[in-house]
Amino acid sequence: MKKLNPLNRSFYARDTIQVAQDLLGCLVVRQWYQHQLIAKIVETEAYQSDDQACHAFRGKTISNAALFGPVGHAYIYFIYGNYFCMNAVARSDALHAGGVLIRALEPVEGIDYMHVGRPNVSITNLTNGPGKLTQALHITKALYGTDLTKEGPLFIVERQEPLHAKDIVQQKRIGISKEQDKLWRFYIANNHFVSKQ
DNA sequence: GCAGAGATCAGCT
DNA sequence: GCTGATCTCTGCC
Repeated sequence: MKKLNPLNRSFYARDTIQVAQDLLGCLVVRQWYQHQLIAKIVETEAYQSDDQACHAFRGKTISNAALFGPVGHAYIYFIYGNYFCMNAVARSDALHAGGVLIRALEPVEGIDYMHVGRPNVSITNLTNGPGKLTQALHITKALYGTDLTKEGPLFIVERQEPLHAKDIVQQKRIGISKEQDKLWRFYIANNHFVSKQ
């Protein structure tokens, strides 16, 4: 495997929707108790501050402060009483807040340690949903605000192989009741680990 | 294989 | 009190 170079800050300082597409195929690296858990991003969604479905739409609060903070950091939130979801903060200068939700991953390395977080499931059910992948990678609020551009407990590295535009599918976002018409969900075509087709 | 409901809590109204 | 960027289990086909 090539060297794992973290994506730099300028990658995230661009239009949120563009970053959501460019994150497809990149690798999430989680350092967990001396182990390295690696998974490829296969599905994302874009959220930005002028969008009613975005947590930051109603303004800055304690819990969503990371969305307004420096780009390239992790915004992690707790939902439905049980689950965490992970975003990468990304936006151009024109926006006050924005982030890319990581919706699904393809397990690459350290799969045995992912099963520790999610026992008794098949590999295709390990990381094919936003709440599932945080369990498999042991992502909790303790990682809120983590800098994703530096090697540490959680970071994202560049693509190891090229991804062509024709392999990116654009669709409506999932699980929201507002702004349902926006086509801000992206996933890799024909990938087995996407949450839903 | 698919649809429906329950779990469970932080934050806002 | 209700809603939510979800998942799992149960019951039925």
